[in-house]
Amino acid sequence: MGITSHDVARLAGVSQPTVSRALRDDPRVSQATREKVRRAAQALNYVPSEAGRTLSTRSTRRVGVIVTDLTNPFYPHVIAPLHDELRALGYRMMLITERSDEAVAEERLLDQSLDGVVLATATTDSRLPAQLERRGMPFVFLNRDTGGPGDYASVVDNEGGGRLVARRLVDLGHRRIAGIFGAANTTTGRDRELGFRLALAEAGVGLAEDRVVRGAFEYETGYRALPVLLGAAEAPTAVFCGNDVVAIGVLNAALAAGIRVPEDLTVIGFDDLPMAAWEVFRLTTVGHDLRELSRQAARLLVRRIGGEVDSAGERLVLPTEFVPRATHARVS
Amino acid sequence: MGITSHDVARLAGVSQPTVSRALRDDPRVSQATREKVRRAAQALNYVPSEAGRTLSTRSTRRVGVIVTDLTNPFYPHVIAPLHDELRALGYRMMLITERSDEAVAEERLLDQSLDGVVLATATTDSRLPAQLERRGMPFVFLNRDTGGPGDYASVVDNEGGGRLVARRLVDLGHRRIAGIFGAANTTTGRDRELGFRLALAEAGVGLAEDRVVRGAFEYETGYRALPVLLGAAEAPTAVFCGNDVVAIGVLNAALAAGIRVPEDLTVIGFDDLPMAAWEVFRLTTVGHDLRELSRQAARLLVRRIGGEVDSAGERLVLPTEFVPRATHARVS
DNA sequence: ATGCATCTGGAATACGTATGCATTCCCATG
DNA sequence: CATGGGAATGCATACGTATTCCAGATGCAT
Repeated sequence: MGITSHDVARLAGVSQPTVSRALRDDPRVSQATREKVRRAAQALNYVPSEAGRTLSTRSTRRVGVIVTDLTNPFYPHVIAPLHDELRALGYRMMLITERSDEAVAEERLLDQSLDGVVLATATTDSRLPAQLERRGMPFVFLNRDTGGPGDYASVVDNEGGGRLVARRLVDLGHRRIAGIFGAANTTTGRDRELGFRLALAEAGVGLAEDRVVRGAFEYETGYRALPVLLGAAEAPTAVFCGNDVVAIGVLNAALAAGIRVPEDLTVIGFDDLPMAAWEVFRLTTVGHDLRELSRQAARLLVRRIGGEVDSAGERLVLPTEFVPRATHARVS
Repeated sequence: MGITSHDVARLAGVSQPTVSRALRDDPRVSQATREKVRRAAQALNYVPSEAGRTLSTRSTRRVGVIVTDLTNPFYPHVIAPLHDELRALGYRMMLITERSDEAVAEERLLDQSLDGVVLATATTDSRLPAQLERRGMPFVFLNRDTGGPGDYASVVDNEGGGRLVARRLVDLGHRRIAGIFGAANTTTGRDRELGFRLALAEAGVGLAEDRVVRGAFEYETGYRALPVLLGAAEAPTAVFCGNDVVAIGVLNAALAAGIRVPEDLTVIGFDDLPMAAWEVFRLTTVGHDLRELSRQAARLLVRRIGGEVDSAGERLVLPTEFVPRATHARVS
């Protein structure tokens, strides 16, 4: 069924190795033979077998991307540019969406079918990075990392972003402030909360524990958290959400509960997804360059695969900016 | 670096073929050796090389999924279940997002690195299916197909869905009706429009050409189309959108333009994405089982790879249902 | 004791490509 | 004219696994 380099060799009247060399532009093959081989390959519609090449070169030109939940609107916006950048660098992307089963993920990662891995949904307590390290599989963190010093990671200045929001809320006169943060075992959850808390503390504003919720970076988290926060003795006047998806959950819950945004409640997100700009939300949020985040991760991984990388780890941090829209207001 | 079956064989004191047999539960190896090999493999953390296996068996247990734009909210909802079902069937998923370059896609599809392909964004004028057919690469259409008789496809009853909407709009008293349909070179665009038109005609209601827009299944299509439709001599009282993403664009545009939904305008979508149920939209739409759509496609492809399939093509059609929410109303 | 079936495992090889090494040929140089 | 050297290509083999074929061992029946 498949055309092999032997078939091409036969047609071109040369040996199989010469076909391989000719098509790979090896300088040791003459111009005449090169073109003869090219024509034969063309005529047969020859495409080199990936498995043969892989076995011979021990490199697959394939990279795995691990994501837990693709239906979370955040990930497509990181996967799409990642795919494109990897492609430009000569690699293919293998999407792996595992919800939990680390053992399975591990096995699939270690069968030599990938040159490297992008971890997009790492948690600080995950054992996977150590496993990969031990087996010598190059990998980088994208968006989230473990916070360790030896990480190779492309991340956002989460702490700085949290600070931005805290200062803005204080400036707007908010004092009864709430937070719906991401899971504590993610650096995105942890560091955004950290920066937010630190900047609040610097301004002398407290964050009452009954105004703090933590949960997965999902719509449901925000949707369910708002009623809880509103049920407290004194309702908050502002809520900082771990990311845009959570904030959008809050906005929907507010609509359901008859809470006016921003008159009754200021809502702030994080990430500035395209969706945040939709007319129905006009979400005030913290922005950063998602495309560049992904591109950096791709380039870092490829450099690590090539071995051209600082052995002490390398963390690329993108800046954040406050993106004011229509869900924040001065406290009345 | 990598542990091979030879290493395991050495440690277990058997030959390499025996390792292969033992780990694959070949009945010709005794219980005792099987366990000896198992222990050795365990001790060395052996994972069979995918490339070696592929080269030997000429099957990759890998399937490609072709999608144009992952950031379109529709696709993650089809890709996620597809991934899971393929996984359950013992296949891995290779995501390929090509915007245009068919030649490239073709080459990447024919290097024997995939056992089959799912086409999720086919157009009726695409040459890719013919190429795949010619090279003997098994493939199935998901959601969209080419409409040809020999297709293997998992689709939705688009025509029926369009009819449902038309009848309901007529029942609600609408007479000035508009449509923002999908691209004419997609069966989803074409057949939904067809069913809609047919049922309108049966009810004796016309669809004026200046109330028809066609475009990609994207947010922007709906967002830009609404002002155009409203600019006509007589504004429509209802608009049927090619899918939910387009409808959401319309809802946002309506908000921006100060049009009240459903008081001033009825808006109907198609697909019933989770997002359609969000409080800010409460979109009335046409629902179908997206998970099952994907699962069927996966199973059909695997059957086709295995050769256990009707050679005349096979089209699995899922039913649709009207999902009433808050964006439709009786005409006033 | 011999023959035959059965069970178990090893030797050899195929899969398709890439590459180190050997070979051939030609030309230039002494 | 002989020799050295470089250019071009072929030969042999490696990569890791699966499979076909064959050999040895065992047990049972005759």
